[in-house]
Amino acid sequence: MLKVKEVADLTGISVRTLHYYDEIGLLTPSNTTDASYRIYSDADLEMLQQILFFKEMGFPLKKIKEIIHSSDFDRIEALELHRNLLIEKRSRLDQMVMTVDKTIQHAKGGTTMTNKERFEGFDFSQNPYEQEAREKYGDQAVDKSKQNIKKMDPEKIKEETGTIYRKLAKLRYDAPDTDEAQSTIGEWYHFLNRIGDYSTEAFRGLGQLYVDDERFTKNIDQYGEGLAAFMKDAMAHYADRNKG
Amino acid sequence: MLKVKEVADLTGISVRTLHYYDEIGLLTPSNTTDASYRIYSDADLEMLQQILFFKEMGFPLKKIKEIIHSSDFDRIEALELHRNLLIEKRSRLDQMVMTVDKTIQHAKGGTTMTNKERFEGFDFSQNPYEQEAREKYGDQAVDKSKQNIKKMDPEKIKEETGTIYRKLAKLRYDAPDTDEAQSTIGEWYHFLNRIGDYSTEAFRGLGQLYVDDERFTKNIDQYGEGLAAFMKDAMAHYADRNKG
DNA sequence: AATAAGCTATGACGTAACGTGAGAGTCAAT
DNA sequence: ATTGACTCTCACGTTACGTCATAGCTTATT
Repeated sequence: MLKVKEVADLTGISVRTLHYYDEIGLLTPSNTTDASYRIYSDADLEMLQQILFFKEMGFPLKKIKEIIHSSDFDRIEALELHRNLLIEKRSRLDQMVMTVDKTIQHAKGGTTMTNKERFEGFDFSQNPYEQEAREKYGDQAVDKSKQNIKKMDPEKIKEETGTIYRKLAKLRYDAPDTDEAQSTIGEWYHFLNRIGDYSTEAFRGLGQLYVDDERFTKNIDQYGEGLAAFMKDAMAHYADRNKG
Repeated sequence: MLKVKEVADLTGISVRTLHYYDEIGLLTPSNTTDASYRIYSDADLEMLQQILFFKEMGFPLKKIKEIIHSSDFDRIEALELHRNLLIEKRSRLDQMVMTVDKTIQHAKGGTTMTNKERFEGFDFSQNPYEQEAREKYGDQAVDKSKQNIKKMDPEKIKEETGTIYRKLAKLRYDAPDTDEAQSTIGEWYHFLNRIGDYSTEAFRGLGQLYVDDERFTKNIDQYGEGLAAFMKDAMAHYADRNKG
């Protein structure tokens, strides 16, 4: 049973951090004294290890809290995930070493190097480890869609969606590969990419979903009978013509 | 020559980050258009690589700025430092893997584990890489002493120093190993450890310095002739009795 | 020339994760 | 009782952007 300084000394994090973690409900000590001193048990320390690990991997505290407090959380599984992620991070470091070596050679005049090569392994676009943890602890597709929706006013999304759907509904009796159909489906593609991140292949797959999942079909066909099927075809054509 | 989106796409950092880096003078693009668009050259990208690397290693931006803008900065040397630090980080990861493995075994009931062992390799007390970079780019001892002094009001330091010195001056004609002398020299020891980090051996060494360096002697003996010599002896006795 | 889409800029507020200091209480040794 | 180390809560500050608003710029198309 340890007090804050002892835990801080043991782990290297600050007393303030422990206070903060308690405050946000991330790590609440099992016990407190009559004087309100925080008393950390062995189990608390075990949990802290998990927290510090996820933190080391770049996870925001809010997300860490969700993970460790979920009913699905299993400590041994988490430890095994940690291990996998550590190995992965190590691979990343290997790649970074290679990039640095290449840069050194380039700097010494030995080789040429593209800008792309210069940043190999230095990919900061997103936390690469979160992907894997998400597969384990959350529904990635659901998370992603929720997040993307948030980026834009729901009213606006609905409005633009409706506009494009109505345009397409007028064209649905034509062939899906006419210029007009393709132009409008292109609008849909670009609109989606303003709120998300879709490759043309993902776009094609989404079109397929419109007909495979009856909730999509039902929703889309409100704008016109058969619209979902039409869009699926138009989207497939679009993807064919715009591979990228 | 790239504009902000191109650089952002290439590196995975945000346009906002590039703006911010420009704003704080960390990375200012070599050129701008008439419309004030930022134009990044190859050299700018090279510098950005350095920045992102130091950032990956956990350095605050302010420190990164100091490093790369110093007249001592040599890109090839920096790249070689990067490499060394990457290898070191990799070793840390190896250690973390071992700790996780050990924890897994413990969790499965196979072995016992101390709290200390639980956090092996998870040392977050300070950025371990900064130490090495500091040796290369800055005077660590000077930095440390400046930092420690800053933790306390100079007036307060002077006052407490004076108080303790006057106490000791009254005892200087006694033997340096009396209870009273040792108690007061203990105050001095504890006071020093509030503004710094001294082992008893360092304490002993400091006492020796009081007599070896005439500036110390002169300063201390203002409180009483022979005080420096007395303190040296008392400090040596203290160190002997309080090995730790 | 006008338009549209994508990109650019600056300004400014908000967020996450603490760091820091103040003031007061607690604990254990002397 | 005193002292030094530790504890608490409160609250403001810092760092490093994220986000949004507003307005201008660029390029391709009509």
